[in-house]
Amino acid sequence: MPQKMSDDCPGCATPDLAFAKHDHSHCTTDVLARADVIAADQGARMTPVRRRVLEILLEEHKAMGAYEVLQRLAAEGFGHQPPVAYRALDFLVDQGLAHRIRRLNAFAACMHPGEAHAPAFLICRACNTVAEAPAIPVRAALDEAAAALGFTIERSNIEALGLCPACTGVA
Amino acid sequence: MPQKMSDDCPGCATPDLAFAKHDHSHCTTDVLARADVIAADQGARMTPVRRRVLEILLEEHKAMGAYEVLQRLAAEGFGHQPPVAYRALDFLVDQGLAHRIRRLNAFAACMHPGEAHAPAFLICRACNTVAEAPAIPVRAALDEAAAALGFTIERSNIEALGLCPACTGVA
DNA sequence: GATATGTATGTTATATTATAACATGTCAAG
DNA sequence: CTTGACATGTTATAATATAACATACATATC
Repeated sequence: MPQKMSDDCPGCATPDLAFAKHDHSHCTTDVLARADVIAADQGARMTPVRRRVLEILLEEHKAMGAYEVLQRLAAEGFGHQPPVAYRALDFLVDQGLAHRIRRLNAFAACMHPGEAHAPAFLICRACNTVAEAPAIPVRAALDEAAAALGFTIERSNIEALGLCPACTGVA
Repeated sequence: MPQKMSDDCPGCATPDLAFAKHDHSHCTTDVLARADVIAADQGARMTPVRRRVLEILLEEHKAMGAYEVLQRLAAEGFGHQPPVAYRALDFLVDQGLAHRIRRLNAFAACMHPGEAHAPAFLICRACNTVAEAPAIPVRAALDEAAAALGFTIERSNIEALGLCPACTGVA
C-alpha cells in the first residue's frame, strides 16, 4: 500500500515531522479523529490519558521523551508517575498511532495512522529535528533480506542520523 | 528455543548472530587481526581494554549489555565503573568494529569490519537471538529516501523484531 | 632523555530511562 | 447490579547512561 499523505495540509503533503515548518492544526484533528476509529476497530479503548498523550505528541509535533510527556500529564491532573506515561505511550505504539524512536529514547505521533507504512526516521545531529520519511521501499528491501534468512519481520525500527537540508548548508 | 551455545564455537553451532552455521573460530581471530589494522588506519589506538572488549563480544558471539561487559572487565582487573565499559564500546562502535543494537540496549561485535556494509539486525522475539543480515540494498533504499528530502545519512540503525526460522515453525 | 601535549583510564557521583508489583477505580456484559 | 476485565494510579526499584574530575600513559618535540 502506498504511503499516502494528507492532501489537505500543504505542510503534511511534504514529509511530516518535517524539515519545513507548516500549519498542521488540521492534520492534528484529522489524526485524532482517525485514532478513535483505529482504536475502536481493534477493540481498544481510546481513554482520556491515551487521547491526551496523542494530542500532546501532535501539538508538540516533535519527538518527546516519556518524562517530558509525563510532566505535561501531571500538570493537567493526570498521574505523576512514570508508568502513566509509559503505558499510554506503549498503547499508542501498539496501535500504530505513535512511533518509538530508539536512538532518542523518544516517541512521536504517527502522521499516517492506519495506512500501511514503514516509518524511517531521519534525525539531524545538528538541529535535532526528526523527519518521518516514507520508507516502503526500505521496508521491502529489509523484508527481502530477512526472508533470505528465513526470518519473518513483525516490527521494524529504521533510523538514521545525519544532516538535514538546512544544516547541511551551514556545516 | 535455540539459545544454547556450542562447545566448539560459541554461538555458531546454533543460531546466534546468524541463523545459519558458519566457521566462527576463523572469524574471531580474523576480525581481531583486522581490528588492529582498521584502528591504525584511522589513527586510533587499540588499547588493552578496547581489545579485550572486542574479544569478549566475539567470544560471546551475542548481543551484550554494557553492564554485562563491564562485569567481565571488572573480573579481569580492569575498571569497575560503567564509563570503562561504555567508553570502550563507544570506541568500537565509532571504529565500525561493533554495533549498537538499540532495541536491546546492547552491543555486538561487527562480523565484517572494514567491509562496506550497512548492518540490519534481526531479533527473534521468541528466542532472543540476533542475526546481522546483509543489508546493502536496504541501506541503499534508505539513502534514496533520505536524499529525496535533502537529508544526508551518516549513520543508520536498522533493526527488526520477528521470528527466526527455528521459532517460526514452533509458533 | 626530558618534557610538553593530547589521549586513555579510572574514580565518584548522579542523571536518565524504564519496569515490577500492587491497590483502586471504571466500564460494559451478563 | 454484580462480575470480570481492563485502566489508572501509587510506591519502589531496576537498568541504562553520562558528567566531572584525577591520574597515568603514550608519542612527539626540543
